[in-house]
Amino acid sequence: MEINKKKLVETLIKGRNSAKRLQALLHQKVNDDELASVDGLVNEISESFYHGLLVLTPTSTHLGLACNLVFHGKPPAPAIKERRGCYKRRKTIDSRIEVSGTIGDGYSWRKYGQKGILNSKFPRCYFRCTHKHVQGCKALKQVQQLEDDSNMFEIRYIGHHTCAPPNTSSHHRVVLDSKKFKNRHFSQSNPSISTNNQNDAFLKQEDLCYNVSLANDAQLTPAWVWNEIITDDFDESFKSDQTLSDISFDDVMFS
DNA sequence: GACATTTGACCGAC
DNA sequence: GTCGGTCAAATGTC
Repeated sequence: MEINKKKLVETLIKGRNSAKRLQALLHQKVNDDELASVDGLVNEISESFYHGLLVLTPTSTHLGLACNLVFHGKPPAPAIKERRGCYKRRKTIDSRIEVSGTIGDGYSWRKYGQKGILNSKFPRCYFRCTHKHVQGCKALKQVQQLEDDSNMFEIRYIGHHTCAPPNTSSHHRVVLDSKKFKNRHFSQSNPSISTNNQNDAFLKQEDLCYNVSLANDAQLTPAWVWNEIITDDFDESFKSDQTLSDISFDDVMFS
């Protein structure tokens, strides 16, 4: 455990140093040539924090809920026009795929669409961050139930949250949101996932996740660790770096 | 009344 | 032309 701790400190310190270098770069006028350096540094930061977090959470599974992360380092898409009839479709953009038995992640999402997908039993639901208009958060999320009847969901996250990250009480918020969600229909066009039983299944998984996390100190999720790094006395010098404190977990992990 | 969800239409990529 | 992603009016919920 001591060795793991040391490795964690080393990787996090490396991440901090990379972030400071990135900060210095960003303070200058960034031209096209420097953008490549910025991208490289961001990747370096992501890897450092990711490996550090792997030490704390050796597997990405969370209490039996499969949770496989896949990173796609594609360049961000150009800014899209929001006006209907004149918008750019996102073709290549930062995204990651998570397979999970629960759709909750602590963030607040608003559903903006649903589509039946060719050769797929279940429709795909489209969510955007609730704070899109208030805080300009561009994070998107697509949820589709897997076809193997395992009640697992493929969740694709697109872009990063620029809104305030969920705090340590996020598990609580998930449960509260789920109770609110309970009275709503997940889908009306596809009875296979629109039943209240299906919603109840979501809720039970959410509640289970929350309750077990309290019982077994399962707060040790990447989001929690990140929050601790930023807000706790894990590393006082790190904490005192105001610039870094303003960066969310997703900003570092999934940039 | 405010906010969230549904759903058909619209649009771009292929 | 088809398919997947997004928009926005209509509708629902609190």
